[in-house]
Amino acid sequence: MKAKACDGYVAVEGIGFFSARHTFECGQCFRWNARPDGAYEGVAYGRHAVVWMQENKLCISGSMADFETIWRAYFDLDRDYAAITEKLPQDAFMQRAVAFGQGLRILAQPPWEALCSFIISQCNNIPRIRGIIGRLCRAYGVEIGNGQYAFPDPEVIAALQERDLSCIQAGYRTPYILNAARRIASGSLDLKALAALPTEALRRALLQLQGVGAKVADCTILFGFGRLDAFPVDTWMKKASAFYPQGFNADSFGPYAGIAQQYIFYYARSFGLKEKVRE
DNA sequence: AGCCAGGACAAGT
DNA sequence: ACTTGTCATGGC
Repeated sequence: MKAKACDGYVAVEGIGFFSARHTFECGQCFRWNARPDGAYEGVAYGRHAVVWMQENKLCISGSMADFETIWRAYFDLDRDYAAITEKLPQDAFMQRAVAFGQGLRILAQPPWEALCSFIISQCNNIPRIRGIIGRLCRAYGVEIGNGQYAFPDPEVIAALQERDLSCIQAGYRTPYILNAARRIASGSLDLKALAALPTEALRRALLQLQGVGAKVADCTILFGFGRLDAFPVDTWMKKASAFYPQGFNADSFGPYAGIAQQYIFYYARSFGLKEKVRE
């Protein structure tokens, strides 16, 4: 991995394959959008960025300081995804899924943003999830310029009432969001301390929250705490498991089951699995 | 128009 | 230990 400061952006090479499209559109995040010119634009950790590929290099707008403190970890650039995908089970379904989503990486999202986003995600579709989160950020996130908004801190949400959140149209999930924010703001749930726990203890702690079950907890663990062995199972994963005679679970995919899961989820959702996938 | 969506939860078998 | 109804809303 080699990063070079250019005029207003940082160019990165030597990270193996990287696909901005698959990374941003595989369903793990909800705040990045494709622009007409093919670049992606979004916000993370309170920073806005534009991301594009140029001569096989990953280009990220902003300073080298921002790259080092935020984007390098956010894009998981120090991990060898080519080596990891080679070690995943090589069954036919997995091979197709990896070929389809080649270059996707698991983003290191902030724990609170991941928790809140996946509370919203329950029994919901991705376009609408993006809409709700967008309205949440516009209404209560700090404006960081260019019409961009940071993800609101839990302390800000905690001070609100349910009616203050009616504008985001989150439906029955609103009290879950409020409750989680209040527990974090009050200190009764300490995300920094949770990050130091082993995965099982972390999972148990998250499951205490209202509106957080196994699926939301596992998404939070995977996308918000960087535990790449976490294995969220949603409706699409259940559909995909029908392609495995004995089904599958986290143990089927080893220490990077979360990455395997994301390939499978993305592939399954993209094709709907209504028809047999062609070679 | 109607089914479904990156579910959780309580209540009923 | 499984199945079912309910929750709020809109994408397709």
